[in-house]
Amino acid sequence: MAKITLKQIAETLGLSIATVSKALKDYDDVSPTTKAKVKALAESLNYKPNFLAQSLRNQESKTIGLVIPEIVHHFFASIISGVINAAKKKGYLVIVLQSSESYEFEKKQIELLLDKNVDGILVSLADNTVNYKHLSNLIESGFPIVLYDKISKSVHCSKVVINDQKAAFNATKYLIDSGCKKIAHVRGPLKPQTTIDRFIGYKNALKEYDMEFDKSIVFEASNLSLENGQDIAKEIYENHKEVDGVFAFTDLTATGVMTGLQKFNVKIPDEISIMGFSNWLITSITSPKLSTIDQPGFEMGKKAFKLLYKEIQNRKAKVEVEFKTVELPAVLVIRESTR
Amino acid sequence: MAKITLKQIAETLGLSIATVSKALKDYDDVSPTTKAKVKALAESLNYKPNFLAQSLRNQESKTIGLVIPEIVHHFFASIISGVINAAKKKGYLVIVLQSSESYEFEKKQIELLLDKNVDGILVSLADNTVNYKHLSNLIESGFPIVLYDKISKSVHCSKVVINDQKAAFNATKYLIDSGCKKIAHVRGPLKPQTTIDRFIGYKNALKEYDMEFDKSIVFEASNLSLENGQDIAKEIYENHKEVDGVFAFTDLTATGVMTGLQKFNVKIPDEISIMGFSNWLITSITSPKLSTIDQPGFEMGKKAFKLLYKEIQNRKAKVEVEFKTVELPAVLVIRESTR
DNA sequence: CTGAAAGCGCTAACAC
DNA sequence: GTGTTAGCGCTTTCAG
Repeated sequence: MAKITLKQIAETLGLSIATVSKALKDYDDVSPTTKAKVKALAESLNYKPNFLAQSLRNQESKTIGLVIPEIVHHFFASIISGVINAAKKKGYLVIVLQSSESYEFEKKQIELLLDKNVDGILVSLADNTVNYKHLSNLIESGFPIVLYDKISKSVHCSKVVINDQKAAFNATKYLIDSGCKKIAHVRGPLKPQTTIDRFIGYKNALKEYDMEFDKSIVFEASNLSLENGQDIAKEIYENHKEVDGVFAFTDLTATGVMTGLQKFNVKIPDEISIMGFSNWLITSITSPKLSTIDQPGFEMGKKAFKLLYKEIQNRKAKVEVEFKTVELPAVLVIRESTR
Repeated sequence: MAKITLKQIAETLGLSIATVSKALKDYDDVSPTTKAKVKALAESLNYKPNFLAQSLRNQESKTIGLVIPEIVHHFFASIISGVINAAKKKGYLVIVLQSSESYEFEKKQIELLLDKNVDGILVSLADNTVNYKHLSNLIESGFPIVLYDKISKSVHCSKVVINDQKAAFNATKYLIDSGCKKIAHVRGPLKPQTTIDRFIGYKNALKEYDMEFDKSIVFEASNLSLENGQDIAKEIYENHKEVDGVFAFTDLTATGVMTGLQKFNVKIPDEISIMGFSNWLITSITSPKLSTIDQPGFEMGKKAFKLLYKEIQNRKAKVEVEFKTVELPAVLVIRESTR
């Protein structure tokens, strides 16, 4: 287990360290015989280059950072998985850090990663991040950063997002097509772009189909809990009898609304259709099973890494990098909570 | 953003690199005046030591590896979160890798981590890992490894586990105490210790309360799906009418059994009590809400890191390391699916 | 109190 | 073809 170094190989073979190094890397200027000898010995000794030394020398660590708002979260966990998967294929390892939706943490985590000499960072903005200096400074200085999921239009870099607006549009359209006449929306907190986009998609669909937009049936979830959804259900049941469809910005809230309505003996989907968003595990456990929109987390993680990887390569090759934004399609998953 | 090095500070101050290095680390043999000067400049230049260089020099990377069977999994995600959290407090970063329950991957991931010079590794065994050479060799060579959750008794190192046996005992006991006369068990695949322990706990409780152990009502889940649970429900409903309680080794399966039984109009919990295991998010969404056992994933992650950290410290200080196994209590969470 | 020097392990330009 | 040398940035004896 004692680490084998080039030096040891060189010594036992009576060669110089440099030659050994070059032999191992198949440089043309090493004789085939020496190459063979060196490789054989390296193999038998199970030589592994010291990554730290290599990194120090090459100024690259083959490690990237991943800043994620919440780890214990189906969608984000899928992203982590996708990133790690894609990274592994290119010989990169990933350091995962959690911002807990806090701007302060986010900033600190990024610094930690920089201190560790990661080659690039993948970031999903914390909900309360409003200042983007910590990112734009980095990007301007030429450091590879890719934003995923929760992005900001004011940060100039590559991004990968789900087309929330379109997805929300389609979800609402589906409700309309299936006969809903009065569709309520439960939106998330004001800040994240995703929430805004889902709201816009909802509004656009109403407009497109000449349905009146009624502010009084747009509810804002104060937190991400089942109970909160149930409170909203109560509000709908008591004050908005005309509602026959609900599009909620996330599955848990949708589930809360559904179970809340069921307590009042409202029949789902016969009386009210419910549409969620995210396609979490819970959607197939509810009764009826929740119709929702699938967010391709794994794909997103993969794509985000690929963008970052390309940027790292380009930067290394001094090629002009151009930022691009990739939109991943989110597909409707129709189950039983919609007509 | 251009990286500041000791050299630059030394040059602008007309000092030697060595002195600057020492000043920054508060060595006693540097005059207070120089210290002050150096620190002031370092501060204003926002000097950050180069981690790679430090690591190479000090032979420690302040990074640990975490090998996890599945990332997209509530319990494991909590563990990741706990590990990262605890690690951060000690200035450690964590590289996450997924074994996907494959022995081959597990082995490879560990090698990758070693190549990256991590200071220690946290491992939860893949279900199909049967050979522990890759671990025991490492451990014998003095490399810090801590096993968590899915462990093996044949690997000699520190471990942190949930007392599955006791938890299962308590779960079964609860069913008995609440009046169940014939309790079925749905167990997991034969391999992982957790599955075995839960089964043993179930058996022990039966014995303790003088209830007959009946092999015909112990079912083995072939996979971790809702459908599989439902198939078992069918089997119970059709061939084991006397069953009035089910203890399943995991929540999803329990939910499957519950919804499966409900399809036959079996009243839960009046006719049959259902007890799950894990306390996933889904438990509070089912109807009735699932009684279960809470597995403290976050705590486990924290504890696992702490054990590893201590071992790293001890190894560095050449202190004799002694392995210990920490058992975390899992608590019963009684909801509505049990009487 | 300060600095020169060696070295962690590896790479690459340059000489031989 | 092979080896020498310098150096990535830092730490730590050991001289001065």
